[in-house]
This record gives sequence, structure tokens and C-alpha cells, in this order.
Amino acid sequence: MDETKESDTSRHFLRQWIEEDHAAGRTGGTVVTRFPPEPNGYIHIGHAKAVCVDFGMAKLFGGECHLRLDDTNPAKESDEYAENIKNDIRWLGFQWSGAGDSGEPGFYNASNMFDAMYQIAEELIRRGQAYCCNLTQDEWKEYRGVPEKPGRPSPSRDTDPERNLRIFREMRDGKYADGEWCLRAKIDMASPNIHFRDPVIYRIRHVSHYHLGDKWCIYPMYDFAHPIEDALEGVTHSMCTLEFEVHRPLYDWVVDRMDEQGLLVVRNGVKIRPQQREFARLNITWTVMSKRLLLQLVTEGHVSGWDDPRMPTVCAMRRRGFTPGAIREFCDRVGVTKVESESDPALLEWCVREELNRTALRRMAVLDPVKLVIENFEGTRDVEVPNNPLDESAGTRKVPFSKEVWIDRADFMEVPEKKFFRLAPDREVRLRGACIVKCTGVEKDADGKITTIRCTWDEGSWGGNPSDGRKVKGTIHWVDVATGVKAEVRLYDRLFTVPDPLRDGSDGFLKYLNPDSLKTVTAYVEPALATAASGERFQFERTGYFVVDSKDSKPGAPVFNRTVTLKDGYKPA
RNA sequence: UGCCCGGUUGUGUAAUGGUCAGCACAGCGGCUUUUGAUGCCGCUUGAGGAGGUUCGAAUCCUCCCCGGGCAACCA
Repeated sequence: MDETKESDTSRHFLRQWIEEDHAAGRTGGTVVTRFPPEPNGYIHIGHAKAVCVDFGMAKLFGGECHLRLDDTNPAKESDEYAENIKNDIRWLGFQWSGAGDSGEPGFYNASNMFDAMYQIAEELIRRGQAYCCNLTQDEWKEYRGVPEKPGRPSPSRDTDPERNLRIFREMRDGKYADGEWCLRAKIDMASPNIHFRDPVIYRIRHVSHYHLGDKWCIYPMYDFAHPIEDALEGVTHSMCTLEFEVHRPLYDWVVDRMDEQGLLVVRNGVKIRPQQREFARLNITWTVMSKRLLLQLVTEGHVSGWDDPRMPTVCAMRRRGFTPGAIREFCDRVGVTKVESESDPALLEWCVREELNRTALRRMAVLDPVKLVIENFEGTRDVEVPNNPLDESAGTRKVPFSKEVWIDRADFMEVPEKKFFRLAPDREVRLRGACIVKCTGVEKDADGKITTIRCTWDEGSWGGNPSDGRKVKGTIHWVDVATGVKAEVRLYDRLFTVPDPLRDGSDGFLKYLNPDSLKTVTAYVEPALATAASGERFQFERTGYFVVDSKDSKPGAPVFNRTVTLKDGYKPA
């Protein structure tokens, strides 16, 4: 992304918000943002948008963006997820920066702040702003009341700080079972905002933490932990999704308490008060984005894994052949607003084609081969074709050509429909880069399936143009039978058959799985492709963009994944 | 229903009291083309509703309608 591009970026509301704060001096000279994933799954295209916003805003203002693993619930988190998240963000083209809390610049674990959080909680208790409560979850729900009616205070609400401090320490020391006690902030049981009705801020969880082991058996809740993490890191602008909007008053409450306790970071003489704002998450039609549902697709075997190229995860899109630049461009184009919307995957596909059209080397591959015999052609010749007609610096390559070539079945019609201008009996077509051929007949098997197409070539047309200047409109791709290489090609289509797989709720989405979302074919590809390197991207001419599969491809036995088809303007009349 | 948020062409968005309401994607038509690709040109379609403020409203106000969120010891 170059600089002129950034200045073109829309001045969305978050950008204006940061701009004003920064200009007013509230950032202490440095805009600090953060991307705070919970390491309980792989990140998907929706997270990618958040990554672009969080890192993008920091970059725009010359500030820093922290990567913080929000690992406050050990039950669902793992190191495997943590490592993959870091890898995916790097691949997307972003680098975290800032001090960091463990020697790695810009990298933080919420769990590394557990000591500080604990101290803050104790101080809350001392100040009478938090208390230990032993209501059961059911009782707690009942006491809390419903939104339209005030709740009732817990019997523990006005107990003595010393007693609460003792119980809280006993909670920490493992004296109690899960759920027996919890720590609650003392705010307002009558608030119309449910989150203010003395929210739980610490709960007991006798679970090993993937990062800290058994050091703790009490863990802070998100609403308590998140503002502390932001404040301690000196984050100025904390951007999250819309559903956290009603949590914002609580976020501010915690920041206020930290201020009272003198814990806010001071940068260049300015006390840094982190602020939260919310924007709409990215939704895309024809897929599902919830971590839970994606996990279900994986565990039930509907896809081959988190990186199955049909998944909307970043690792899957990488394997599918999408480029980081295209994903960034897509996130940029969908914009940043508070409107809940559903983006069309066609835009993402357009972004991919736009980049790959400029950068991908052209190759020829026949996905559904039928043999074409050129009766009057003798010997072998090399055809020289450009690697990318749009980019002369990509050079040319030589492709062997001889009497027998494979062509795609779709490029021949025994009885051509209207407006079909490829090969048909008695008709002429150009073999890309080679010559003009004229169909003289077909051979069929017992079932009537065409096994061979016969033709003759115009000897004056070597290179592609007939010597007499007559127009031949159709050009088709081919692969030489003698030197072509067999390859496995995986043709991907959308995972679901409807734009809204959750139309019946999250239980019924499996019945909309597209049975044709993956078709595997054995293709013939030109010899140059036999040794293509893992991750290399190509345009198979007239077909689509393909990438060498990073897991299954081997030299001499290549495997290609179709990233996206080429646009097809052919419409039979 | 208590509180909070949001409604601009099919989709995603721009505008910050003054533009014929702009752009992109999609769709449709045409030109070019040794990829029916790319490129280029053109076209269709929009302010949820009703009032009000104002010389002037997509923009400000009121009410209504519609959509979403919040009532885990998840994040």
C-alpha cells in the first residue's frame, strides 16, 4: 500500500475521531491501538477487517498497534491458536509495534497483566467499590432483574471490605469451588443498562491456563480486564464491534477507577485515558463467519480443516490463493461504518482478479481434456508465448507443440449453438500462440461420447494469424499430448447454496452446504507447471487463477487450487 | 415492551446545512482483443414514512415504521 493510496482512504468516523483526539493532544503524541483476539480459534476474513482497521489507523497516524492475546478464559484457549493468529496477521502484511510485555515488541498477553488486575480488584474492595458474592448463578439472574425493572441488591452488597478482602484472597488461594463465590463491582442495581447491575468481574475457574499454567484459579471477566489492558498498555483508541456498545459505560467506569487509583499511563505529560468506539463487523453472503459454526464444519468433517480452501479463515484463503493485498483492498473497499451490512463476495473476487491479472504468469491447462489430432502436422515445434501480455517484463516462454494436443471439451460443439465461436465441424479456431486449425471430423465411442476431434492446420498461420488476413475469432488453449503433465486440480465453488445459510437459525445451516463446492479433476498442464513451487500463483488462460497447493503438491505431481474463475462473458443466445 | 444503535440504487459506501445525491462492485449494452479475459465507452435503478426548523435538509428536530444489539461467573 503506497502513501497516496492511504490519503484516498475514506475519512470514516473512527478516523475523524482519532484525528480530533490526536490534534487536541489527548494521545500524548502517539496514537496507540490494539488488535485483541482471543486465542480460541483461527482468524477469518471478519477479523481481517478488524486487523486492517486497528493496524491501519495506527499506521495512518504514525502510531503503534499492539497485538494482544486476550487470554482471560483458559477453558477455550490454546497455544496453537495463538501461534496461528500471529502467523496470519503477519501474512496479511501487518507488524505489531510498541514496548511489548515479554521482550517481543508490540506483543502482549492479557494474562501477563493478571497481577495488576488482581491488585486493582483488591483496591476496589478496600474502597467499597467491589464485593464478594455467593449467590448462585440462578439467584444472581433472579436478583439482577429484567431490563424494564430494577434489580435487587445481593445480601453481600454492603458487607465489610475486610471480610471481602479475606474472601477474595481465599478465592485466589483455591479455598472455594468454581462458582461458589465471585467478585462483583458495586455500581447500580437499578440501572437500565444491565451491565451496570453489579457485574461479575472475577470468577473462580480451576482450569490450567495455556500460558500461565496453574498460577491462578480466579480469572477476570472481559468487562473488567479489557479496559485495564488498554489503560496499562497506554492504548488511546480501542476499536471493537457493535455488540460492545452497551458495554462502553462499564469500560469507562473501570477506567475511572484506575484513574482514582493513579494507574493511568502518562505520556509526555498527558494522562492517557483509553476510549472505546464500535464499528460494524464484516459479514459476507454465501458463507458463515461464526467461530462456533466454523469449528462445527471442521469437527464434523464437512471440510478438511480450518485451512480448507472453502473456509473464510485467513489460512484457508491463503491456501486458496488469495493475496494479502487483495484482502486488504477488499477490507478497504467495504468501508468502516456502524451499519450492519452483508458484503457481496463478488467484490472480494474482483479484488483478487484485479491484482492477479497484473501479476500472475499465464499458463495453459486443460481441465476437461479431449484429444485433437492435427492430421497434416509433422514433427514438433516450440510456440513462444508471453508470460503476461499485460507486463512485458514478465518475458516469454516456449511451449512444445505437435500433432496431438488436448483441448477442453467445452471448446468444441458438434452442433454449435448460436454465438458459439470456438471449434465445430468445418469451422476454424486459433490454437493460442500456434496456428489456425479447421475441424474435419470427430470419433466417438460406443456411447456416442467424442473421443477424438480431427482437424487440419493452415500452414500459413504459424504464430496465430492466417496469411490471407481472414478473421478467425475464436482462440482456445491447448496442451501438447506428448509433453503435457498430469495434474490434480481442485475446483472450488461457494460452500453454501444460498446467500444466507443461517436463514433458519444456526441449527439448520448444514442443509445448505453446497455438494458441488469441491470438484477434483485430472488435468493436463503445460510442462513448465510440473515443478511449480508451493504457493505460486498462475492464470490458466481462459479458465481462472490457480495456486500450487501448499500441502499436497509435489514436484512432478502438482496439485492446483482454483482461487477464482476468470469472468466469463459468454452467453449463448 | 427498559436501555442502546442503525436505516442513501441489487450490494457496499460518499456527503459533515447549498453538488443534476458522487464512487465502486454486480447487472445490462457496445467498441477493442491471438484469453468470450483485460481495457475503453455507455445505460438502468436510491434518500423508510409523516410532519417541522430553514432562503435552502440525505444532513438539524419530533413522532411513527422497520432492522439490530443488550438480560453468560463468554469474548
